[in-house]
Amino acid sequence: MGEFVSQLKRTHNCGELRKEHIGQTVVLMGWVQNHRDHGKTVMVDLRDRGGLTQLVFDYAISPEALKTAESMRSEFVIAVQGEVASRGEAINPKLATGEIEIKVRKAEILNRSEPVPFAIEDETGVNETSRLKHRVLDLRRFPMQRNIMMRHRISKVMRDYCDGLGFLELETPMLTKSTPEGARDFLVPSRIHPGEFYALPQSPQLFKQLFMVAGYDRYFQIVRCFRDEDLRADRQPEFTQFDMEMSFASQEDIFQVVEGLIRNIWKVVEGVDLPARFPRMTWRQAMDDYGIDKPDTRFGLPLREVSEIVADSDFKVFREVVKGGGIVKGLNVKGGVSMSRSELDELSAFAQQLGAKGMAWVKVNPDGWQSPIAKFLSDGEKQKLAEKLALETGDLAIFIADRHHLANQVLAQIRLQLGRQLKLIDESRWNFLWVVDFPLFEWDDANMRISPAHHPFTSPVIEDAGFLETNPLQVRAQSYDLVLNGNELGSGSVRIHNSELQSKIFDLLGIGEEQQRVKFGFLLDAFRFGAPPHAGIALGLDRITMLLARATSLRDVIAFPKTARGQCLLTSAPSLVDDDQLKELGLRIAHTAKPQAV
RNA sequence: GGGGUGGUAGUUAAGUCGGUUAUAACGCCGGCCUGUCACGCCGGAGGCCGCGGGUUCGAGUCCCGUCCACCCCGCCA
Repeated sequence: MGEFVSQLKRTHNCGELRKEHIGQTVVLMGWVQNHRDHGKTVMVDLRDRGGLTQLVFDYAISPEALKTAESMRSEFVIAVQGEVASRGEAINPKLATGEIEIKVRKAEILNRSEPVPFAIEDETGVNETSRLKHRVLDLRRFPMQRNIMMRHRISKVMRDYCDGLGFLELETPMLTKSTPEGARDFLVPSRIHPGEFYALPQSPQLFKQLFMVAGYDRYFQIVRCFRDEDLRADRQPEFTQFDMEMSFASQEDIFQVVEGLIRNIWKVVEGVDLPARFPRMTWRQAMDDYGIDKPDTRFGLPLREVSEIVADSDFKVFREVVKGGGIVKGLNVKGGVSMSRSELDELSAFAQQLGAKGMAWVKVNPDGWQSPIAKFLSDGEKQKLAEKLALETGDLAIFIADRHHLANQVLAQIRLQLGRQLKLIDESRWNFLWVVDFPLFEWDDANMRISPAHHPFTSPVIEDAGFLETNPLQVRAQSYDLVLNGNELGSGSVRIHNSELQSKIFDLLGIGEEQQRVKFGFLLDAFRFGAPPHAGIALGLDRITMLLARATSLRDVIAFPKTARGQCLLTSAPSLVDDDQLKELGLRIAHTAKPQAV
């Protein structure tokens, strides 16, 4: 073994040979995708990340090479030298290299492979458990290679674009300080300081602000972030952000930079030209019309509040909800009368699953309203409802009555469900949207106090600052989200750069002076020595890649992801550690879910 | 923490009303084949039916528990 690697260099990859190469002698190396043994001829499809090329081993060309080929099996690593030849009539239109093949003169098996647990094919029906356990094999599949390589191209555009605008790629610590608020931290015990812990960063937020104070006025970083919360298809415990911050910058400056960045990415990856300026929508309007702060604007079905119209109606549910401070909201499904009773029951069950107590519906038939609640509504009420929702014959109206937050949340999900079900979504569209003017605070039911809607370093809108003490929930923030087709891609804000204002916000959040010093003293200190105004944003690289790759799970764009329960099936992390390691760290395990290892 | 779906050869699935030896396809192994590209033909091996308990004369099938995977809610400044 070794003639090829030591003497013959690979001349091409398996995806690039074409008719114009016919006659050339080439060297290819890669994996055996498939071999078809015909006795005195063997065909092998050779694969590398460039594609597939058919190799022909023929008794008439080289009996030795043919003999080697006979022992080849799937996923053997081989090297061949041979001549590029026309396939004549026998072209394979499914392959980019389908017009040519390699007549092999020399062949060598560089390494053998045991039979693989699943075939390396584009369309795999294989269980995800198996894919994650044998991740190397899964990553060999072309769809995964496309995703991972796309991820590289996106990072590359980010770096090139930012470099071109004078941004510096600067690193921030991974071992840092646990801070209150926000997500649960992943903690790292300190050996030198037994009983004390570092935290892995939830984001480099404070460090990038410190860079601004230090005068590095344009910063970016493609950086890993960690949050110890439960997972979803679009949420991993460690994920990658494109993180960015600018000094002397307004919200508009951030928008301009990000719009340019996104346009470049989409141009390079998708080949599409996005509009020069992305649409904006206030948070208030998003909540009113879509019931959610990340609206999918690719289709209509706007939500309409009808609380006032039904406040005194004979339908007790509506009346009581409005009286109790809740709202009644609805949407008009154009032409929806064709929806069957069982479909409506299903939708209603869906609503209840999300926490609604029920779902009311009205079908507008030519001969009048068909609805379980029609008999409770006066002609005047019907008239006003029809106007508010623009109901016409053939339409279906759906109503939810509940507390403000829940009604919005449920209707937002119903709207999305209907959008999918009725195929109202144009999948070819890329609808970017800036959602602006978020509230600075939101009410935290669990702790019965206000909490930051974005994070506690967000600057209030200047003209609202007077309400900070009197009516904090009414104060708008200089924060913004970038939304794409109903997915939150990123979130940012103009930051506070004044230690008094920062301290005041901490006060309002119930973080006492002592805690401020202990947890954020370094930030408040820094702000005392000439902090420039600054603003920034962080975009989810994983999510951007997922959407561009048309993947439905982050796991398909992360090479080595975690399962829904936070495990890595490849390495079996997390795992128990030796008692000695614990002892060194001054730790003792109080209880485990798994039986203690010996 | 809660709800839902699933777990049967290496892989993907079937398995009826609880019934005697658990099927199929692909893959794997052996043989044959000079033009295939999901090659073909002949033959063969391969099972802790996720795990534990229960009901029963008898459990892949019914019941209870548990583990794992996926999706959703809560959670994710």
